[in-house]
Amino acid sequence: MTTPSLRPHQLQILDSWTRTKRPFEPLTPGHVGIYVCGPTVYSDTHLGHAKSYISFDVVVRYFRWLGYRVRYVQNITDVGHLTDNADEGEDKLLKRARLDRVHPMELAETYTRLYFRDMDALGVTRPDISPRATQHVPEQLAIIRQLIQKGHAYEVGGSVYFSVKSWSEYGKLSGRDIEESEEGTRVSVRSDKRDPRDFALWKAAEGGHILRWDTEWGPGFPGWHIECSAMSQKYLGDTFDIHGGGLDNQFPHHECEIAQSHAAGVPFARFWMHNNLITVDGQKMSKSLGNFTSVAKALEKHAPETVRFWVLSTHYRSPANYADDALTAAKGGLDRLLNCYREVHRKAGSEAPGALPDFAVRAERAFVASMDDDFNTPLALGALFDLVRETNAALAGGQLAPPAAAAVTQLMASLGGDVLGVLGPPGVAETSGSVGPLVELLIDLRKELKSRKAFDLSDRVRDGLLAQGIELKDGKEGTVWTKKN
RNA sequence: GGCGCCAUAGCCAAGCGGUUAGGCAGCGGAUUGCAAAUCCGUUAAGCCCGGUUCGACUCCGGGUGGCGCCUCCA
Repeated sequence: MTTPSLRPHQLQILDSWTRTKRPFEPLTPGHVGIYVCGPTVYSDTHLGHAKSYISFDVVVRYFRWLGYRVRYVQNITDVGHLTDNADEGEDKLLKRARLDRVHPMELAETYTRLYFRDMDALGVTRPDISPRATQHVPEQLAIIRQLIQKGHAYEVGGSVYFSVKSWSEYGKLSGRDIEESEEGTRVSVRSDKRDPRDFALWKAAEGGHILRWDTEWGPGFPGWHIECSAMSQKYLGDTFDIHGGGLDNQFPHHECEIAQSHAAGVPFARFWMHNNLITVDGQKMSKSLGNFTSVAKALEKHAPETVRFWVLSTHYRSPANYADDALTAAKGGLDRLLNCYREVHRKAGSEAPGALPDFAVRAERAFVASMDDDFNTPLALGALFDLVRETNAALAGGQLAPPAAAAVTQLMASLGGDVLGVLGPPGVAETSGSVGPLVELLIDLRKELKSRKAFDLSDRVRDGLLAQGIELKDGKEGTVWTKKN
C-alpha cells in the first residue's frame, strides 16, 4: 500500500461525538474510509436527501482533490425499518409493498433506481460500495449472536433486543441521560422488552411476512440499526475514519449503532459528522409531515446545478430553507460564475496553461482554507467569487494573456468542478451538438445585415434563433451564442 | 418537561474582539442600432437588556422569538 502525495492542507472537522472541532488525521496515511447512512428505499427521493448526499459528496470530492484515496460506503436499507415507534410497527418496505401489491424487493429495486437517477442528476458521485441490508443478513446475525454472548442482548419470543442498560455510554452521542428518557411518553406499553428503551436487533416474522430468514430464534428479519454496524465493519474495518448522516438520525439510529458496535467490541468510527436539515417555511421537510418536495419535482423547476449551488451556499451543519427566492438568487450567482468561466476559457483558446496570476493563487489559498475549516462551502464560494471579480477585471483590462487565462480556467474547473461539482468541463456548451457551424453562419450573416443597418432582418435572425433555444449576445468582441435548456 | 441549535442589511449567507465577507435584488456607470446578456462601481447589517473590555456583530449573563431531537425520517 503506497501513501499518495497530498496537497498541503490542515483540515479540521467538527466531530459530533466529542462535540469539538479537531484536526483530521486519517487512520491510514493518505487513505480515508467514510460511511454515510443511505436511504430507506420505500418512496421518492426528496430534497432532504439531496442536502445530505450533496454535502457528503463534496466531503469525498475534497478528500480526493487533496490526494487521498477514499473508500466511500453508503448503505441501501431495504428491510427492517419500522413504521412507528418502539418496535411494534410494521416494516416500512413490507407495508408499502403490501399496499402496492408488489414484491418488497420489486419496490426496493424501483426506489433504489430512482434514488441513483436523482443523485446522478444532481452530480453526486456514486459511492464506491452501496451495500444492501438484505444482502448482509449473515453479517448482522453474527453481531447479534456476539451481543447475546456478551450479555448485551437477549431473546424474547423470537425477537432479540439490545439491552440499553448494559451499555453505560448509551446516550452520549445525542447528549441525553437514559435514566431520564425512561419517563418518555411515547414508549409502547405492550412490548415484550425488558426495558422500554431497549431496541430490536432482530424481529420475529409474523405469519404474512415475505422477507424472512431462519435463525435459532425462528424466522425473522433484522432491526433497523444493525445493518449499518454490520456493513460499515465489513467494508471499512473495525475502525474507520468518518461516519456521516443526517441530524435526524443522530438519535436513535446512530446512538444505537454506536452502542451495538462498541458493545460487540468494535472501536467503530473516529469522527461523526451530521448534516442539518432542509426546512420549508421554517419547518423540517420530512416524509411524515408530508411537506416534502421530491428531487424530481424540484428539478422540473430548477437546473440541477442550481439546486446543488443552493445546497452548497449554506454550511452543511446549518439548516437550509427551501424557497423560490433562495433558488433564484442561487441561479443568479451560478450564472455569474458560469459566465466568467466561459469567458476566461474563450480567452484561453487552445493555449496551454501558463503560470497562475497572483490573484488566482490567493483565491485558491482562500478556497482551501475555507474547505479546511469543516468544509465551509459558503465561504469557499466566496473565494470563488473573488476569483471571478478579479478575472473579469483582468479580462476587461486586457491584462490576461491566453496562457494565464488557460491556467485560471483550469483552476475554476478544479475548484468549482472537481471539488464543488457546480461547473462542468470547460467549453461544453459551445461545442455541443452539430448546430455550431450553422449558427456561426447565421451570426456572420446577421453581422452583415447589421452593418447595412437592416435591423429588422438582423432582429429576425436573433428572434428566430431564440425561438430555437439559441441565444445571441452581442459583445465588444463580436457575437457569442449559448444554448438554453 | 429534558437535551441541543439558531437569531446578521429587502432576500440568501459566512468569518472575525478593532481593518470590505460573498451572492441575489436595488441604485449609478460602461458597452449596445435596439434589446438581452455581460462587466465595473455602490447603498445597506448584526432581536432586546445588562456585563466584561481602551474597543463587541463577535465573549459572558438574562430576556424574547424561531427550529431540531426525545425511539418513522437525510
